[in-house]
Amino acid sequence: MNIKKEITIYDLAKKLNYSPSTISRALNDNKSISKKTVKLVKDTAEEMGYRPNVLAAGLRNNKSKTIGISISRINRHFIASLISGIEETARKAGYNVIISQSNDKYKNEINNTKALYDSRITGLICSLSMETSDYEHFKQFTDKGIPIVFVDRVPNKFNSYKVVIDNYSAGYAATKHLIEQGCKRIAHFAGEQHLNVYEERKKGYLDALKEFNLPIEENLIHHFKTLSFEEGKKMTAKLMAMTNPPDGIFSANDTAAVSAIIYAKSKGIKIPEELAIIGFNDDPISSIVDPALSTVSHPAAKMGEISAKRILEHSKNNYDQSVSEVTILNTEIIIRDSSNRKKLLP
Amino acid sequence: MNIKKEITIYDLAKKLNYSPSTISRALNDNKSISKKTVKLVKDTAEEMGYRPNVLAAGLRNNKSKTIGISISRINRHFIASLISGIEETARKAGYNVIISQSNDKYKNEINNTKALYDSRITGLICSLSMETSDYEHFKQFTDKGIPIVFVDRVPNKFNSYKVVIDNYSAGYAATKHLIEQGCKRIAHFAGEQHLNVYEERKKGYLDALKEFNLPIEENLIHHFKTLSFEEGKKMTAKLMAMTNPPDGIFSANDTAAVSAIIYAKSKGIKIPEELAIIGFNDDPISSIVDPALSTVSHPAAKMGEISAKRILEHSKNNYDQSVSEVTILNTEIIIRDSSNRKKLLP
DNA sequence: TTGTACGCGTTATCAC
DNA sequence: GTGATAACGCGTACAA
Repeated sequence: MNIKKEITIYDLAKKLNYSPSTISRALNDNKSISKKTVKLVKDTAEEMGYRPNVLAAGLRNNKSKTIGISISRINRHFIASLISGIEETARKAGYNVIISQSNDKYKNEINNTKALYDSRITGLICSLSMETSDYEHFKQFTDKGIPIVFVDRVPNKFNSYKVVIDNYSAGYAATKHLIEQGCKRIAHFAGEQHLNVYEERKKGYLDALKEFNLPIEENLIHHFKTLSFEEGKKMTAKLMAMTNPPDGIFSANDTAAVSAIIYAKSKGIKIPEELAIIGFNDDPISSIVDPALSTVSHPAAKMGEISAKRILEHSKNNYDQSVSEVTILNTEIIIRDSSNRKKLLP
Repeated sequence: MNIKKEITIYDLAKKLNYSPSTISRALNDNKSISKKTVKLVKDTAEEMGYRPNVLAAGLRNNKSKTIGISISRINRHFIASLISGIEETARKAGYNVIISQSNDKYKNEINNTKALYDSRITGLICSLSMETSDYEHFKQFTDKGIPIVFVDRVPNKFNSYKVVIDNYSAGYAATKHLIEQGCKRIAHFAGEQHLNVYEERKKGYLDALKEFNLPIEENLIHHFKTLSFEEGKKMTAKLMAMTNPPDGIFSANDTAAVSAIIYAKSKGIKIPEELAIIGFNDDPISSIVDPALSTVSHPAAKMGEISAKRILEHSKNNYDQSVSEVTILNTEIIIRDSSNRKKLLP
């Protein structure tokens, strides 16, 4: 195994008869170095195949140019897009991105944040695990002045940056849409209520019903563990077997909504005439399923971009994070055939 | 901003009246330290809130416990699952994972691999960008004895680990399946031919036709730039407008295959009776589209797991990477309604 | 089993 | 505009 030696700033210094400090400064575009020297140093570095050792720089600065991510699982469309947005923004700024998956387990989230902390990340971007309801493990970052951006699934009480959508309004709008289509008995597939996103979507749903003087029926509201396809299918079967089944479903995610479409179709229930359905997220499956699923679209990549920028700005300006700065993004109701009764009229 | 000071092994040493080296050894489970001391040190570390500085350790060892990933885009189902598998395996072993997206641009891949190199990664896992046909930028790793695992989209000539599926056999099997359903004129949606995966899928297709004495018709074989939904739709329209249109399509990915289904449906073409379709990847949309898409399934997460293990083993055993070690995983043909003509028989 | 001493590559501080 | 020096936190060869 013939391993070549690394070129360091000392090698450059020797070669150019400069001191290592000058080389370092030149490579970092320090103003006190003449432009000529900077160019000379950079050219020589390129030529000699010099590669900076970010570990050494990180040790010296007690900070690596790295953004840490803690999310539930990568292979969900929303999350993948979010990460994509973070990565693109970070890389443009010369930052690396470390990812960690909690698989929605509180315990994993704790271990992962520890590992990220140990890597001396510049900042943390986190979307909470399903199980998380305690936030002690994030203190280690704020104690050291390391910024945290919570995205999408955020804690209620914790000083940090937050990047979210207006889940309440989206839930309200989705429900209102179904009402406008003539639905009188709208079921809701809700998620874990200690998570802001599901809690607020439900609130929006409830308030829309009230607003339009529709009764709130507890047996039409169901709290799901994971909002999975299987859960959705089972629940749809249960609902449609009622003596007085619902004529609309607002699901807190697309996976469960699609399962409802597929179950209903298999039973010959007409969508949207007998059952209008709207989901949440605008996953790729939503536009593929037949009839296509109405849904609420998230600007996922944009959220990632904003989150990364928060970290970069914070780091650049040495901000103090004593306040919560919340960014709220707009959502969009996308109306497709699963809820579009008006399209059917002459 | 009240920033607490970090605890180091020196603080532990002072507290316990040991030397820093003993602390270091104890924390790393060095055999020459008594179990009692190890326990004492670890307990005290825990108690005092000691956190290792991986940057310092990395600098010392000229290696950070990090696996670098270079892929096209995260928000594709196959890639997300792959990364998920890598991350899980790496984290269990105490390794971090840095991701980088090329967006299928050669230039980005070069920049990203540089950044990963600078982070002193333990190993690189890479799935080539669409544009990549030169592999110079990977030499920097092999020159330094850093292992590379190419996954899925791999170079033909480059000494490294490789983790792939048998694209040839899968292409052959998919085509054979269509033939067995009675297809006589099978079109192929092919990808960039300098990428092994698309080249081999096409070869399998061609050989299956030959094997069953079907003519190879160049006007039924089309090379796509990205195999996108739009490309697929356009091409399907073109094919179905022929005076003698195909009665089957083997698409090198699911996205294009699904677009074919949707286009055909919109034109009243019966699937699978008039047009049988099979895709590749088993994306989530495949089982949702109606009729459900037959496809070839990849063990994506498994591929990620194996890739990560290759890096970890290599690093553990100080292997010399002078040979190419190729792992070939099995695929599975999943037959759904888009190609299942036999199901329609009485 | 433990301690001493040094170096990994970089950058901040002070000096000129 | 440039140089000398120390320090970041850790691991290890060598010594005891």
